[in-house]
Amino acid sequence: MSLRHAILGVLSAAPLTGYDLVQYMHDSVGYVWSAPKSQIYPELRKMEEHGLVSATVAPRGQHAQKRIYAITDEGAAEIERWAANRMEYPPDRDPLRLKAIFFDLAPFEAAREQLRAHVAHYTRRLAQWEERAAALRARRVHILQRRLAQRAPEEHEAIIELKAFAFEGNVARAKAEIGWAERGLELIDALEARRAGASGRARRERASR
Amino acid sequence: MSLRHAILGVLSAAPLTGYDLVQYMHDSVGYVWSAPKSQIYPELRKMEEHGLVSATVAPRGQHAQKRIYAITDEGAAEIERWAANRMEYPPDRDPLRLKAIFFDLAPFEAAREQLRAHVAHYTRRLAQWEERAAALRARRVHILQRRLAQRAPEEHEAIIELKAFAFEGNVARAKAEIGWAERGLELIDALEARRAGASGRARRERASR
DNA sequence: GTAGTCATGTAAGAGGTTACATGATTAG
DNA sequence: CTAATCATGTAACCTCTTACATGACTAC
Repeated sequence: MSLRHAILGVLSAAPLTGYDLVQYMHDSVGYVWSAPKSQIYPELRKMEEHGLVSATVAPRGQHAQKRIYAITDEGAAEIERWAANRMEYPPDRDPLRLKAIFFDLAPFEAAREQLRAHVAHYTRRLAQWEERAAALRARRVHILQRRLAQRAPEEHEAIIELKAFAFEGNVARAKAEIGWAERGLELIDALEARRAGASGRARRERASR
Repeated sequence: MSLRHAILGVLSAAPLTGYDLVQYMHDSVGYVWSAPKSQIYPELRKMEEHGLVSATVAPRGQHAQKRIYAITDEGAAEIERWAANRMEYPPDRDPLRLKAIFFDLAPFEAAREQLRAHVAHYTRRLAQWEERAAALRARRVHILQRRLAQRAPEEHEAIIELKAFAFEGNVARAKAEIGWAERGLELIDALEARRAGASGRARRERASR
């Protein structure tokens, strides 16, 4: 139930509309737990039924309305319980690594393309994650400001550093992925060079028999 | 549809029973794409319907039977097509990193425990993944031997090195995760020390007003 | 007026988890 | 004869994806 806890975590900083949550689950928290709106709106309704959040209907212009969700005491207790308890690790499931296991079923050039895309993908992610950590440290993040406003000043540094630290985990992973893919590109070059030599030799050997 | 391709990939080396596949999806290929038997048996039936694999019923002892699944030409074409095409990256979703974002909602000691568990988890995985890469290079892996038997000797080195390389991606990731968690433990020690100092100062300041 | 943003959903289907269920075979 | 392994599933439930659907508000 990570989506539920992601939402509770964000709402623990400030009350928000479903629409706001959709943005957060796409941009900021979404960098580590993404979810589409088709999941978020129904989940908020379920959480309301369970008493984890409470909705206030607020006007929007003349004719429209919006629902602002706030975390309840029960919701706050739940997110704290979740944060304090050890979490099971999900089974490993990485489609790109699976593909890498079967690179021998495709031409070298296809493997190269996938690895180049891997470098490109994680280079983009790396920039996003680094920017996020920097924005947190610079207190440029609106939701962080709202959270800090609720907490004692002595806690502020710890809150910021812990959140930035989380994104640095993704930064470290991105760097590991880029390094791996680059080593893969070198490996493929080496294998291709050796194969060209080997098949040349094999041809000559067959010819000389 | 990664499960389907994981199965096709394994069957491209040799025909196997559902039971065998269950082991592979738990032990070896399962290190990068795990699946329970409740998913594998029905999936094999669906793949059979779609003509990607064909089953042969073989006797087992006096009264029992087993179904041996072999990849068809259509299945082989499909796995090759999949291997050659670029793959979309799934959305980011990492429950532990999500939790790390909300470490500020729990006591320092709870965060420490989770990070120690993180080190322990990836240390175990690291050993498994390294062992797997070593076993492939030593040709100690049965399914690899069966695959090599179908391929030209000039290709053997490339097949082995590419498969070991895939697991080395997980090795690199595990090392990054361990390093991250260890830096987190140091960070928490530092924050706790500073907070102890800060809250002492805050108390003294309040008292002196 | 119109494009972009704000705002909230539904529905069908695919993929994955957990628990339940059964029985033959083989090695000791 | 008994425990471990071989062998194959079903069912209920939860999560996530993809596509569809609607309409008010705001800045230009």
